[in-house]
Amino acid sequence: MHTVTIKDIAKALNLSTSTVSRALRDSYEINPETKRLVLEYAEKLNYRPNPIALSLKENRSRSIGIIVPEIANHFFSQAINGIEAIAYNRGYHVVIFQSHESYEREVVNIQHIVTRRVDGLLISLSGHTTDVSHLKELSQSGLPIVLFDRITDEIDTHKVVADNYEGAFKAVEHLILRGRKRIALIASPPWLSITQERLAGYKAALEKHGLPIDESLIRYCDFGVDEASKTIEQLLHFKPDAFFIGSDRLALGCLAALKERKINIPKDIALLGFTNLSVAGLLDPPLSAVSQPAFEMGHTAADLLLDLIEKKQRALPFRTIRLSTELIIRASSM
Amino acid sequence: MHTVTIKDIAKALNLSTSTVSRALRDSYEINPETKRLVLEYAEKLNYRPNPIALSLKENRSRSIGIIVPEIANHFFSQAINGIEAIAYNRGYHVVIFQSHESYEREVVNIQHIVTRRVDGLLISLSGHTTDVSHLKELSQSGLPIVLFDRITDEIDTHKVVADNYEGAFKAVEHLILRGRKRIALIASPPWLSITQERLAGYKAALEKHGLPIDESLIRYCDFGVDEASKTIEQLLHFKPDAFFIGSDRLALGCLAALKERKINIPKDIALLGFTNLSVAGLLDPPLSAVSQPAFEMGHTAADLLLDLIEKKQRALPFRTIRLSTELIIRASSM
DNA sequence: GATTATTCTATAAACGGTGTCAGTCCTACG
DNA sequence: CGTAGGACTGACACCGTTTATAGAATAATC
Repeated sequence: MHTVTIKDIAKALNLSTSTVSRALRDSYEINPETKRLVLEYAEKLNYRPNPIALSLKENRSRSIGIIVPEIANHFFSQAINGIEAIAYNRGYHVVIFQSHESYEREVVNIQHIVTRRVDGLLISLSGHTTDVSHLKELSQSGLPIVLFDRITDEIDTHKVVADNYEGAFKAVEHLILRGRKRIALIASPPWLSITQERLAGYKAALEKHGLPIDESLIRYCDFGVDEASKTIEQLLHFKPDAFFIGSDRLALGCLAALKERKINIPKDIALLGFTNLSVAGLLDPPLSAVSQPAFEMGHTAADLLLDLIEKKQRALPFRTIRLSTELIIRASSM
Repeated sequence: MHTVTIKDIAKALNLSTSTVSRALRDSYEINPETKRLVLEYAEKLNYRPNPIALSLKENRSRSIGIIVPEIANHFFSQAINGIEAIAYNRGYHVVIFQSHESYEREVVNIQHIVTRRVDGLLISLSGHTTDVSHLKELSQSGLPIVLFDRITDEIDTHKVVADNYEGAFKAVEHLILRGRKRIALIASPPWLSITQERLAGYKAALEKHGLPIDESLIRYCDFGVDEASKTIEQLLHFKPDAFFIGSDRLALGCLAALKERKINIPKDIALLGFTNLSVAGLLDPPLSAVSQPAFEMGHTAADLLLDLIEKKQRALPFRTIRLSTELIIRASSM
């Protein structure tokens, strides 16, 4: 597959490559007639500049990397849509990596990112990442990075998150107002930022309404298939009357586990998830949920990253942007 | 962010770049002692060859493009997982594009693909693609392409599909055996290969069991939000007792529309979808479905594409691989 | 001691573009 | 008529790497 180069055009028209190059970029120093010739011929041959040659010259790839735990997760696929919309608009390509919630794969992804020489990185940490030195190094070496969703304090850069505290607070308060007294929290691993923020919101709501904080009702749960079921088994001994599930993926596992045990939702136990599942309303029972502005988060994060890459702002202080969540009440928590 | 180049190493060790290059690739003509020096120093500086320079030299990018209608669709995200697994194993990166079911965006994606100079392309056609000349041109210009899922006859290359005929046949036969007599088909747009194959399976099952084919029970449906609802409204006039929904995305829309109208599933109307939704079993009612081996399809398609790129097989005839589907029976069709 | 292998390293071209610099004309002005 | 300046174009270096080829130094052979 021979592709047309600037040389082909130059040879055919008996010009030098630099003249052709300048003609194509409409430089003022080129004779209009020459320009016309070059442009016509380029059009005819369907010439496209080789981005790889450009990248080599300009030392940048015009592509950004994204690392997310899983694209088969509605929150992340929506966030990616938001990122893409901005990136393509601003002339960047997007290379997607999945950590599959594994620290090791995240590290491997980072290495790929480095060798691929992307111009910047958007990342939401994997569920098993406790050590972020791989990211820190990268950041210190000068690669623009924006963290979103699952962030860390240890890296000084722009961050975009949902207001997890507010989301959890609203959710738990809603459960309390519906008369629930023993509200269990099933959360993602404790070291994740989202876990800590949602836990804080949960506790604050209980406190505000004078309910005790019972540590035995708070569980952290890994992402395995039967993790949710095991956790619920344990929790049931403590007679909860509501579950607030502070993780996207666990919500379905809990729903399945409760149905398996023939527990009536919401009569015996109310259920409320932190999830962006589009089918939440079609489940049995329809699942109440805190929904995050995933698209907007991706959107915002990408914009910040590209500004960083293009140095639109010199040495501006790094910002952490917190976007509001929405509480959608359905039958499972009534 | 200065990155270490072969030049830096050469300068530091007082060698030429070619010696360094050869030492790094362990060439026989380099003094073992020199090699050791170079390798040690490269290791110390964490040298990584610049893939962009390599791409320019070798005229290939070691990346493949994927165009799918939507990543927020379980079938496609699973297929992408299958593709990635193979691609990364064989040293390729993956650049994902979404057509969002739009012909225009598909064409734009193709242009990006061309300028990006990927080494090959995996594509499942958008729901509005009737003209495939943009792909044909690309194929004829020599770019290796493998089609999967939504394919077309007009392009001569490898293809990977689910056995849509068999899937539809099994599904409709199941409905018939459960006593359904007026089975409606809600299908994706008629020009798509998957639509045609599923339609054929549907008709064959009816014929086998001596049921008439009633054209008024066959509807094609676009991907808009309220399309499913409108289609169902029309169909209800013809008193169907079952819906076979031959499209991933429409299944949920139909379920929602039926519930809205307080139609009892499966008592009044049975429901069976062609979908890979992981939550199908948690819906109300649990949704029977034909499930496709999405991961395996991606896997197979990627393998074929990389063989094509690496010319493992010269001028072998192109193959169309058809993978079996699985009928999962749940409450919605009992 | 001269010639020939052998072993190692350097020079240079190439991949496809961009940008700097140095011309070569031609025109116009003093 | 000399020259300054404008208009236009070409030669060349460079980005980071590989590789063909040339060259130098040493060792082995007659």
